[in-house]
Amino acid sequence: MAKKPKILCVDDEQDILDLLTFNLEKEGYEVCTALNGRKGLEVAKRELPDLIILDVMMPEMDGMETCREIREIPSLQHVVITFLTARNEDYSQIAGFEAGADDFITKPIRQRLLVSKIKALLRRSGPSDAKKDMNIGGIEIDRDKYLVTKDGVQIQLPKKEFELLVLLSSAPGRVFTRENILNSIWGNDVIVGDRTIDVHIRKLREKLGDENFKTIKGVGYKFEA
Amino acid sequence: MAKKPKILCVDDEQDILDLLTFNLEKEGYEVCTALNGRKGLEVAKRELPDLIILDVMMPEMDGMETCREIREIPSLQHVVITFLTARNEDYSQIAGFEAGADDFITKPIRQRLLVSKIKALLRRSGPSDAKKDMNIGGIEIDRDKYLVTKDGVQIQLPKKEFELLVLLSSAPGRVFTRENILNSIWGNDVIVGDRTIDVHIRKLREKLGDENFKTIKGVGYKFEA
DNA sequence: AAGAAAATTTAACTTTAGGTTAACCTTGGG
DNA sequence: CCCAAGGTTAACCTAAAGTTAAATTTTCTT
Repeated sequence: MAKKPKILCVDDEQDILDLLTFNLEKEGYEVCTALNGRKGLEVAKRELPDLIILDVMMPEMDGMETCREIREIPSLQHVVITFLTARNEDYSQIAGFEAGADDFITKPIRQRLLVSKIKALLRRSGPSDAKKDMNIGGIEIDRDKYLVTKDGVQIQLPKKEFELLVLLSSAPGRVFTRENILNSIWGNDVIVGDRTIDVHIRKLREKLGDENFKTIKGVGYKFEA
Repeated sequence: MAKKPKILCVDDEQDILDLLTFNLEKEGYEVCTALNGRKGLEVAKRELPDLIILDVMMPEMDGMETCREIREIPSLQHVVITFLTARNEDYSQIAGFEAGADDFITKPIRQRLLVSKIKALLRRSGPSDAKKDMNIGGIEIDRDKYLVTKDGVQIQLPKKEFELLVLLSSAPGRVFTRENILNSIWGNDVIVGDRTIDVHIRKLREKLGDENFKTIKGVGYKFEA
């Protein structure tokens, strides 16, 4: 079974967060929350969610602003973002799309609609980039075939190694912290020893060439050609 | 003579279904119907039609949603789908194409136009992939005759095994998850034990050669030469 | 409609790949 | 020259897949 999609909800009203969390978890999504834009940004960076629900009206840093900032962050460039707005403020939608939103959900929240919208958005975005094959410096990654080709030679990687490779190569050059990696591949809750990642990195280096996987001591790892 | 193309019509109004059925059968198509999206999905999985006509407006699960779900199913990835819409709702066409539609038919239905559109659509797509026989690494699959030939020797496979083979061979090299396989062959709702798939895979390996069916542990199976 | 045959699913058990850990080793920045 | 972060290795453990055979369901036959 595919990994649970992770959804980040950002709203200043705890009630709304509870409502969203309840409905989304019921559908089998992993949910995290934040009470304002700034915190939302932090959590987003750490958790790398698949979708973000942002309330437009928030103190301190509103949804629009948060959205713009999220779009600035390379690893979050392609996250699906939907705004939460009051039904009548549809004027804001124009600005919203400009800020980088993908969709809008109107309050009051109709639960069924919420869930089906989220499903549709994840489906639309998920498969679209899943199909795209990576090809960086002689290393070709075919996610459909679960296959890596290095200099024309096919290599069959075990699941975790493959997932790790896919993650790192999703943003070549970008450093992923251990926390990032753990959250993305294992999930928030699972706890594995610190050396586990190292071992997988080692295997990747062994199979795909040392030079492509760089260690940034005290920070994390990155993949590059 | 080539096999009759099969068309699935999904609409919540029996009148419309009757009209479609009458016109299409008159043209020599095999027609099946369903009264809502969910049932449509079921029938589609079972019948593997060549073309699906979906009403956009339906209770429970609308056309868009149904369409998206159909596109999720590997064995239906390339089915031609056309929507039925009221003439004026052309805004929905954008969403429709996004959901994976190939064409639109507007209500009220002009019978002549309907038939010629269907013909055109089937001509365009039908002959190309619908009944083309697979032939991968000495294994030939004739979906019409329900027959498999390995190295010139004909092998009679039982239904489930054949379906599994057809599914896996529909995209050689691509990994199908257990979920994929269950959804395509058994259906979302049916629950069968975990070992069932293994047993069928085993039979296929036994009959067609171990080397062609690869296990990706924790992910799924793939077929390759 | 009963019985046989075939196909499918389940259940119980074994095997194994691959994931994790633990213990120890290296290294580079302060 | 420390020592904490990371590297390496191999042993261990486990979830997932393989294997059988028996139970069940479906389909055919008479």
